[in-house]
Amino acid sequence: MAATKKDQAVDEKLVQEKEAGFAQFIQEQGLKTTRQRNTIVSVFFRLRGHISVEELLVEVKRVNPRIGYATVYRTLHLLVESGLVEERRFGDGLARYEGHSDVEHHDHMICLECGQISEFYNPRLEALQEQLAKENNFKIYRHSLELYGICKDTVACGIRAKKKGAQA
Amino acid sequence: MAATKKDQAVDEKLVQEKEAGFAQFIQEQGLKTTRQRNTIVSVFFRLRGHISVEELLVEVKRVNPRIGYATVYRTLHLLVESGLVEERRFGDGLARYEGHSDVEHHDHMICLECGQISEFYNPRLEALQEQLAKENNFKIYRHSLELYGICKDTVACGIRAKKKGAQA
DNA sequence: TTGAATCACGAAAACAATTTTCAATATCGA
DNA sequence: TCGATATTGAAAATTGTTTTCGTGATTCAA
Repeated sequence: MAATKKDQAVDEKLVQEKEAGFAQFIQEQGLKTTRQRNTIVSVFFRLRGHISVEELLVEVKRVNPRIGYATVYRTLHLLVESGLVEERRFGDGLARYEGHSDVEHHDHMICLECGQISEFYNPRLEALQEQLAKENNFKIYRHSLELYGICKDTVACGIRAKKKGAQA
Repeated sequence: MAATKKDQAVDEKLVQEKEAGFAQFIQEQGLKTTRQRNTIVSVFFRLRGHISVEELLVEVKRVNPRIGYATVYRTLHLLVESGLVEERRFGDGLARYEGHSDVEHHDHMICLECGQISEFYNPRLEALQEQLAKENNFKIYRHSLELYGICKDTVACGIRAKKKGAQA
């Protein structure tokens, strides 16, 4: 199999754009630039995928072990407010944060066996939702669609590696 | 506008079917029939909509104030295990339980202004999801689709009644 | 029906994820 | 640089939910 997206490094240029975006947000809001926020944001945008607070904290502590989780939580909220990051919940009780997306909006497939979360996008699906909303005079602000099941990789592995990071 | 589903009483016959289903489940599992379980189940199936634990507890206490929330939680878990009830989460941090559905499966529209949760079903939407899963060699066990936005009733009211039961 | 074995109850404690408090520290504009 | 104010980190508080534990009910066999 070819290298998956997960294997690739995050585009440095994109990271710096995001960092600049956050700096701008901080300034616009009259907030202060701090070493901790810079560290957290910098580490976050260099990670791929759907990051939990715990995962982020571990990586952040490798750079600066004195940063506590309160600050990580607080900074993630700022990132969400800034619009640079999206918060998601996939039913395992913890929030996950997503800072990069190749497509503007996308939905998720969550493997119940291996915990893998992959993204997909389909314009027909989007259009259909819009149409249904319109029929009900409902104005969509956002939507979330998750498919829970078994991914191809797990099937290929014959359900080895049981429960490693799988969800309830 | 015609009376909405919410205004209607729950069909007594249907309630009794559900109660019987629960009784059967309890027996099959070798569990015990108790006054508290009967009360909780009976109250639950006579309610409409997407009930939170808190809401159910309030109603249950009107029948028997000595029933505690631990028992309500435990009984709801049994109801879910029995397959008679589905647990849902709409991102406001609390579980909601659904005991009646006119259609086997359905999705939800959640009004961010008034908190109203309505249901819809569209076969094309279902088919499209299946197709996308197939393209990705993904086997769907279940899925959830929620549209968050503003419902027609709220628009009609001109965004009065702000935040009453609305979500974050 | 009675009794033992077992299950279920309710209150309170425990939990996990997240938020808030508070005293000490860092930032930024004048 | 100074001072007003925002931010930090550790710990405590909160929230939704689960578990514990001693007491009380239910069941089924005798």
